[in-house]
Amino acid sequence: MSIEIDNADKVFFPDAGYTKGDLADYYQRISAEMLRHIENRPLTLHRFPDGIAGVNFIQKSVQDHYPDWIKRVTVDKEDGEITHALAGDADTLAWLVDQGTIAFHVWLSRADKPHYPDRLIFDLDPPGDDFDLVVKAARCVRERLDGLGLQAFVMTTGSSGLHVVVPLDRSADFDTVRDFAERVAEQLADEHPDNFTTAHRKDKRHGRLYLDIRRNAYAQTGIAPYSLRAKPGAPIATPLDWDELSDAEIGPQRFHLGNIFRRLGQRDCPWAEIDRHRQSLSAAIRQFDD
DNA sequence: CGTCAGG
DNA sequence: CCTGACGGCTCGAGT
DNA sequence: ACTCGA
Ligand SMILES: [Mn+2]
Ligand SMILES: [Mn+2]
Repeated sequence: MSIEIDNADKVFFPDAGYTKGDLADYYQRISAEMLRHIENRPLTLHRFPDGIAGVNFIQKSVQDHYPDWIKRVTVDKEDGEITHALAGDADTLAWLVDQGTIAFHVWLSRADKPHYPDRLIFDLDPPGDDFDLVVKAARCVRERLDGLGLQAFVMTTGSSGLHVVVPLDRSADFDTVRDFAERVAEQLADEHPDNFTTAHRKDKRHGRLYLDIRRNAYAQTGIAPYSLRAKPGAPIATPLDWDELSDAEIGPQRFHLGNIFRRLGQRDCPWAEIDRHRQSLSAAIRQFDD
């Protein structure tokens, strides 16, 4: 099937001149790489029907006018149920782009086991735009996880920070995973009290980088790998190799619609093997308890 | 962007 | 007919 | 019970 894009020439990124058609082409072309990471995850859409300069809204529920070939899952919410669309195939992404979706946010679990995440995310949120501090934090998190026998991956978010991601084997529920992440984050904040904090409230961060582990919960989301962000220049959340953090050009918006395919033409996706490294936290948690 | 209630 | 509102939650932690 | 924050 091929999705027809209405108003394909409508400009969605006025600064860079990218149109809705350009976005549909991008997601079509990246879909094989992207879907590996997000297939069967419930979607939360960030929609901008008139581009990044227009009004926007977040959408979780499948609407009545969605075509029935878009896969969906009905999950529990606090008071009742909600039906989310699922990332299933390139046509789904294209159809949702036609509806004005720019950014795709995804659950940390998949539809067949929604209470058991297969990703743990350390979200590194700098004060302002201090990216050197983000890099320092990412390396600290990685080193600590490595000491606990866990392999971690890193990606730019396209916004201001990085995500450090641990693939999981879905043996632990969200509470278990979040408790573990919290202990790691608090230990690092204790060791670097001038640089890092776990304080949720902004007025207690005092210019420090926030080690945010609170997205590791049921029905919470993270920006999807290879999602565009609705920001000038069309930055893309891009999986990295760890050694790329040393590059002079590195930054949270290093990759974008204008250079992502040059990059992927030169190297494979650094996360190509991520799901072959799905890990249990059990040993790491035991090590912590000793 | 699509739908719907209200003017 | 046109205009405006709506689309989203959750979830946990802190106060 | 309400607010914060993503
Ligand atoms: Mn962040
Ligand atoms: Mn955050």
